[in-house]
Amino acid sequence: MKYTIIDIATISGVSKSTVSRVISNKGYVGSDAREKVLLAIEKLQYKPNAVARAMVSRHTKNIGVIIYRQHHPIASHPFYGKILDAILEKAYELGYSIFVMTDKEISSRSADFLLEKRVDGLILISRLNQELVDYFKSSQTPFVMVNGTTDDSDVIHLVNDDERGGELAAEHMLSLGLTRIAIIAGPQEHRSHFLRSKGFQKTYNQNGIELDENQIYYADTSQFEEGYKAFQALWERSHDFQAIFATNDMIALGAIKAIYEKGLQVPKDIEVVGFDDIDYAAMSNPTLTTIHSAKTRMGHEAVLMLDEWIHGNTSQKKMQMFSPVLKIRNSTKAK
Amino acid sequence: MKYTIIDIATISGVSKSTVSRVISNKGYVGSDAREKVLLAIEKLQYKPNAVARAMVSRHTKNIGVIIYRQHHPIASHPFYGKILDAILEKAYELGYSIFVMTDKEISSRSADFLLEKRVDGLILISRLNQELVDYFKSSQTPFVMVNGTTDDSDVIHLVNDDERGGELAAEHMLSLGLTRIAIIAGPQEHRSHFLRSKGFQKTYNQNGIELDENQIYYADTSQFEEGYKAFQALWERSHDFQAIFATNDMIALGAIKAIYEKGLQVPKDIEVVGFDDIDYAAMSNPTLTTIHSAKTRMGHEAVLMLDEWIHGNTSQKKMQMFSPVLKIRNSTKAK
DNA sequence: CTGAAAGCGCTTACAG
DNA sequence: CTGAAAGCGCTTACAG
Repeated sequence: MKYTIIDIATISGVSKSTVSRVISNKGYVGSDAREKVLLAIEKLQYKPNAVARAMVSRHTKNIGVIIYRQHHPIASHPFYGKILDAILEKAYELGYSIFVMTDKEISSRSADFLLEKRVDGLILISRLNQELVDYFKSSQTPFVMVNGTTDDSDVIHLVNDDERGGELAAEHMLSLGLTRIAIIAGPQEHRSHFLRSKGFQKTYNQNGIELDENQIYYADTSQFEEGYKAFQALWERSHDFQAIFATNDMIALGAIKAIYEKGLQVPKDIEVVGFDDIDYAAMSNPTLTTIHSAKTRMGHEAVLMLDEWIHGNTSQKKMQMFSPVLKIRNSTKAK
Repeated sequence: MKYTIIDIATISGVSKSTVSRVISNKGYVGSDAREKVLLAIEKLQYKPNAVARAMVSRHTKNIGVIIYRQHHPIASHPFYGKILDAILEKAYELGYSIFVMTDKEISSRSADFLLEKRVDGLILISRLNQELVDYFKSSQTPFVMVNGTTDDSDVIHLVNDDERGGELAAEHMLSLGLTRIAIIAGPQEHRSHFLRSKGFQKTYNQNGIELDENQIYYADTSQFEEGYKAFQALWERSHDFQAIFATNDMIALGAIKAIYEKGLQVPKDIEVVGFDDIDYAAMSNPTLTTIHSAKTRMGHEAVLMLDEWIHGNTSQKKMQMFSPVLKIRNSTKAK
């Protein structure tokens, strides 16, 4: 089944140049010549060799996606996996194939792999250090970052407006009359967690409510188990809070588990607000009030912007920010 | 930064043949020649062009993964995404890059894409029709199927021992004295759902308990919402059951949500057992008793077996079955 | 509209 | 141990 353009040329009685023109659909081809070629292709079940085509055309129609995360899950991660799904979808539409790799934020191994494969562009998800960013810049390969952390204004960067999201959460909780609250803040070196917590606190402060450090638990990771531990620690410190804001849903869900284990109920005894609106947030018991972050849109836009760059348009705006939306569910009381 | 082997040859004062030998690490190279070449590579930050290498060596070191699913989520799916994570991990170890695509079970579009890219092998996840299987067989490209449905004994096929899993679930429920039960069975055209339900019923029958059709709800999809609807339907039919077995966790979780909405509790009023042991099964409230399916091991093995085939070993056993394990959590009562 | 020639960046025998 | 030559399967100008 691995025929070449020459087999097709022989069978259809034309030159390989003509065969090439029909499969790549550029240049003039007479309609009878085209027909004979098409027939031969059909007959041999010929599939053009994309490797050879890439070799000479200098584009592979492949895009690399690297997710920089230390721990599993990665592709199946409820936040990053969602972005990946959207990337896959949009790439398919535009005719790109996607390489998926995961790596540590400081390693260039995946990057080298993909650069050697001569991908047309790269989508970098989550946090990577500036050294790596510079490495990509020097690689001459178009790339965009999604939900990363960089101040580099040369870099195309798609993020959620996390600070605004924190404000939304605070405004909602304030509207519910929740004045005594606690925060479970994920890793502060992550832009998202930092800004979410910042926006939240700022809004409370502006409403005349100061939060002291005792009410804030700084989590080491952004995972379920950490939220679970966080509530226990918070509860040891003080029983004096009516509600919790967690900087992501996984943490919030972990906290809810710990709350129930103490014999308390959500939202009756303690109300909880998360962040991200992962799928589970709508399935948990109770369902979780949260801030929706634009995972699907970020994924789609990332591919679109990268595609623009690949086609030579470098004048796009560098920072693309997506607006969060409050989703009220059952972990907060109805007014 | 896009230099070629010739640039390296020029700088280091050797022929390109020698450069080739050092980057591909085969053939003899004198140690001083090697050193000069390595120096030049370092200096120019040269990255060998994998496309050109693939062109002549006839292997790309790329593997394609196609997940055959109609609906989102796909990469982020709690079951298939987990398998994908394992594939990514093992592939990285062995030096393969992974193309990820999703497609409908009857479409060959992704297949063609990947075949044209001349992947060294293919991993096909979930269900695809026999016509497509035949298509892959005729493609001459090594491939393995994971958690699919095929009776084709030529095809390397990795599956969970779902029937045994159904038995395990039944044995556990029987040991708890649960005799009046209901089943929520996912789409029966899926091998997994069919066998899980079959193994479960068989075990009950062997213990002298017949289940009538009224106690079984056949779900249209394997998703959360469907489990939710299923419980409502079951509850309309009869209130006479103490426990529910669902053929996957998502369905089980949906049912639990519906149970709570009726003002009932799990496991106090109704006990629930799921299947798969997705991450969320350990996070839900209550945590879910379930049957663990070997997602990670299947993913790892799939790559390993494919790698064997790629290297010419075609004598592997075709059917690889993984043993399920009962995970007791809080959606069933302790004895 | 179509064909012959050159070349993409490598590897692979083949000499030496 | 090393170099020159041929070739992988295409596309891209260039003639005609």
